[in-house]
Amino acid sequence: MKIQDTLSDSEKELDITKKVRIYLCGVTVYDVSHIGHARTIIVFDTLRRFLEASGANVEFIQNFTDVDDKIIKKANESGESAEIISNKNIQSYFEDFNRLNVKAATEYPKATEHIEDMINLIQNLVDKDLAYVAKNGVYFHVSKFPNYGKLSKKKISDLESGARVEIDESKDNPLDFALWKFSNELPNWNSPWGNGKPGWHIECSAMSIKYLGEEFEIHGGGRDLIFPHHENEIAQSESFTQKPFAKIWMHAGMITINGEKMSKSVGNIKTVNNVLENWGPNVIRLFCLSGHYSKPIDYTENLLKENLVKWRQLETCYYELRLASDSDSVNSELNDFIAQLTKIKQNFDTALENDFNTPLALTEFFNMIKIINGLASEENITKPIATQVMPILEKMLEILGLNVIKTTDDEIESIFKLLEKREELRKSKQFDEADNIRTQISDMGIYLIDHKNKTLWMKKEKINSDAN
RNA sequence: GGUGAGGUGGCAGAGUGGUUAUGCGUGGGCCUGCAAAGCCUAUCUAAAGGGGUUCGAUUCCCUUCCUCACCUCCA
Repeated sequence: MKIQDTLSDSEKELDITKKVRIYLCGVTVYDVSHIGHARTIIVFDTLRRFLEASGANVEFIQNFTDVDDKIIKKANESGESAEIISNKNIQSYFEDFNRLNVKAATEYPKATEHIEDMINLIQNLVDKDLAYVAKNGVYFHVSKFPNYGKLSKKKISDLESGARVEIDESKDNPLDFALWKFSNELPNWNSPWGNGKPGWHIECSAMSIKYLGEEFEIHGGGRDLIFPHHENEIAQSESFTQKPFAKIWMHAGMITINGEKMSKSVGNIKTVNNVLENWGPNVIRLFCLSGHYSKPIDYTENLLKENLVKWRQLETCYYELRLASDSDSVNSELNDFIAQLTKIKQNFDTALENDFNTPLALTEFFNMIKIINGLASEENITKPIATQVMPILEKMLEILGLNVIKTTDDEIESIFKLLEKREELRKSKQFDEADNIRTQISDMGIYLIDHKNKTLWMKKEKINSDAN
């Protein structure tokens, strides 16, 4: 497949017959995750699912930054240790993202568990005279790295003239960034240069190299990490290995609210937990994939609602196939129909292979749903059709990470009894009684669709924001 | 100020040098005991403004305007 690479500003071919190693910059665990984090993580989770469905062997590493000034500040305010705060947020991370049906990464390395690796890396840079020890810490010599700024397309001279660079007299150059910061405050670690803690960027260099090797296929994260985080990672890593670092730099766009980036500091965040409560995991996944990954998505109730409607259509489709009539009669147009759906699946794959165009892929996907539901409304979904179509649909659901609510055998049994009773009542035109049963069934989370000759039942996901 | 990405119909959102995706919404109809879902049909006749290249531009080039992001922690 082809993926747009931020570094070369061009589409790069990804060979899926070889191992695909992905490093995703995860979250800093100073607080719970918001929907902006979820967008990036869902994009990469879906990419990973697509690659695996295409036969690739994927190794997926996602870090937790658990040493950070905001965590320390919280620790000082609350009296709890930084470690406890980090662990709490890591726990809620897993609660949130398990609910979002995000597959587990191969490893979730934590910064605090890789201090030695970072120190080794820094030592190497100091030995090469690419880093130096100053009053407040160990810094990287930006001027000694050729093409510093190549990822973010920034020039050192432009950065220097920018008024926003913090001036620290002890540094050789204001742009030099910290590899190690001296500190006696907890948490801190011993190092050859003095007690302290690592700079932010060094963890990702150390951990990506440790788990994936000196060169790997994809390094991902949000667009806001391009500078300085990923820029600095490149400088450190390539200075250390003397090799090109990641082959493809892939960046996800921001979630905005009223066109403004969602972030804790602006104070316009929607937490994952909160949005899950209102909309559930499937609608959120569809929402996050409804725009191209590289572009921003504006968070609005309307857009969520739109995806809720689509989700309901999908649930209907799934149950129509599952409860296909037992008739073995083979529709003469069966082959044409299957060919049509197979073509759609191909278009779906092609869209994803072309820089992971999820909005286009979803268009194809819902095109398929529409066709199946159309056939279903005419009661033309027979077992032979369902048997062939269901695997295609399930494969797409797996790639998209969507989960239709399933029913238990017990539920099915009691539903059948109630349905039979309702059918009798309807036939004898005792509609009030029949409607009572429908209500009773809907209390079980089961919804009915009366076709001409049969009643479709389906278990719908309970979604609080659903008006019904 | 610098750098980058954009500005597509009521909204969302792709592709494309010429046959003007798709979805949502909205109107009407069909189906239904009712409902829901679905179907049919219609609707909006879209490309920020101005130049240019071209037989022809939403798509290429220039320019103006606007928006967002990054330049500080950030997914």
